[in-house]
Amino acid sequence: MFPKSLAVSRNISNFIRNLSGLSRLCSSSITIAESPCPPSCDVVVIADLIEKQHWSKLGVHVKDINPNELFRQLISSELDPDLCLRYYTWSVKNRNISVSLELTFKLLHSLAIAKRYSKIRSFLDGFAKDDGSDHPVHSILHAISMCDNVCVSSIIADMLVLAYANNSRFELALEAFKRSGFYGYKLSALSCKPLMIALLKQNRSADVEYVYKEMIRRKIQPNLFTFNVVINALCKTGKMNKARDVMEDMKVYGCSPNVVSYNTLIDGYCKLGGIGKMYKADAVLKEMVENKVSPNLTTFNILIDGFWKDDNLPGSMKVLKEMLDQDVVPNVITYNSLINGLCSGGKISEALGMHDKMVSAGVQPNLITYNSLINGFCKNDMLKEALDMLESVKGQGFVLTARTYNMLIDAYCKLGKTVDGFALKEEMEREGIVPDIGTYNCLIAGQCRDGNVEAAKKLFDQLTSKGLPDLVTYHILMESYCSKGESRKAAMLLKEMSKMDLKPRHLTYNILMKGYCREGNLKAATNMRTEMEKERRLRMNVASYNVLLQGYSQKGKLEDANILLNEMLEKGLVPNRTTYEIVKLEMVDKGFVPDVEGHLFNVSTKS
DNA sequence: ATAGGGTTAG
Repeated sequence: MFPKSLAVSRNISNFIRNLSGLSRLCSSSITIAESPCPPSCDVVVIADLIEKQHWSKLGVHVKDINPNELFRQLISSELDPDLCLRYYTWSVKNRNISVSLELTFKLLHSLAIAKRYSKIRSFLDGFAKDDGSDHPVHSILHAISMCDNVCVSSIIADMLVLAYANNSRFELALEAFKRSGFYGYKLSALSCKPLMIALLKQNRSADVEYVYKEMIRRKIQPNLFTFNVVINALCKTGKMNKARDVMEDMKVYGCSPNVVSYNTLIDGYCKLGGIGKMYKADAVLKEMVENKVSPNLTTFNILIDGFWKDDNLPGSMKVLKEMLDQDVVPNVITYNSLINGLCSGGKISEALGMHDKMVSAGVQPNLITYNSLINGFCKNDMLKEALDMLESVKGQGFVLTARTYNMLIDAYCKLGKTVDGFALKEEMEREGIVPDIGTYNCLIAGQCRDGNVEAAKKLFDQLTSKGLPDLVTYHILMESYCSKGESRKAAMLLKEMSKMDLKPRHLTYNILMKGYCREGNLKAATNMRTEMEKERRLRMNVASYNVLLQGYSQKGKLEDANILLNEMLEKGLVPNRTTYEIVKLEMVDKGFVPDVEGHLFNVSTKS
């Protein structure tokens, strides 16, 4: 206890030495308020009261002193910054004062000099949380810059970025990061990491890349984590070459790529479009093995999923064999992926076999496993089996969701048994499962297929009052109107959907353009194109060109079609099989050879 | 810091 009281008395004597300002303040308040000034011994008591946390007594002693001025004096004195902070917290809470940013950060600076970092951290944490008295980031950085010790300012700016990122205020974190650069503050990878992770989660890959480049420019050494986050951001946006460059950068900075780095890269290739992507994914696998990094469960799962989605089920099976050979144990993700692959390839009995295999391997199937199997049955004309499985899943005590029922309702509707679809919807409601928009979409699509657009529209209108319809609902109805030669009615829905705050997509406009083309109304179709292009985010894509191309060539306007074709190629758009078929069927077969024939044929024969 | 999955429109 002795050393502690010694520290207290030292605090207080420092404090008294700096009191001249405060007594001046007090004497001036005498002349105005004509109330007795607290004698300086009272002020010694103030410091003592803060130290001892006798707040109610303190309240009495300082009630005639301007709290902001007292705070200013406390900061300027050499009083222990911890005590200043205590006074600050108390007076903000109990005396409702608002301290200027400049003074606040002066306090944080003295805390930083005293190395009270955790105190600063929790202070800034509260600061970042507080959305009532938000200060603009530029003002905060200005306040930070009032201290001439750049190191101390850097530390505080760094903690500010971290505090914002930890409190989900990513916009502010990014702004603080940017502005710190203008002031030349050196931040740490510790704060950059949560910022980058947050930006990645919001799919803001370009911003992740920006932060990374800034780190390099500002000579902030990235660590393995931050490198992997950047690689992930680049892979997600298909910038595989840039991702590989970052892998090379890592080595320069003395970091070796680990399993996560390689897995991320492999996944990037798997999710890339185009030919030969799995070949590249496989090459990365070989590369990682060469670099003595062993593939793990995640690696194999990524590859299994990648192969069957690339229409290469045997590839998936080979990976399965490979992982078993290496004694890597498949988990529920592995089996679900395989079951999905088998079902999508129509191999239902093999999928069931895989289910048995997982059970005997001691891996518990989950609801997704069963939904995949039910979906497999539904899509392969095995409704009876699907219904049986539904019952068995119910019997196992799984809590079903609307999704399970939606697949079955859709199967009924596609068999032309829309009535049974509605009956199943009622059954699910009796079981306490609320139909979602997917349920209604299946039913509405069913009614449309039955040629009963009126009934579909009626159901749609009921949903509209509840704000339920989504983009898919609108697309189903639009398609239906268009196929009946009522494209104008479909176009009316376009206006309605914007009122419902739904943003049209390429597909939306393509449906409408296709409708008008089918009616031979090329002018209306072209107007639709103009409408679409008014929205800057929607440029003509290959599908849009295909629609118009088909419209023009079917009307025998082959020159116009050719102009369109050239336009699309000039934009660097790659024609697909549909493009090829239209050109072949409508143009080449009718004796018209497009200018771009050679190019077109070269590209399309590959896919 | 990396992997998965189910419905409806195309």
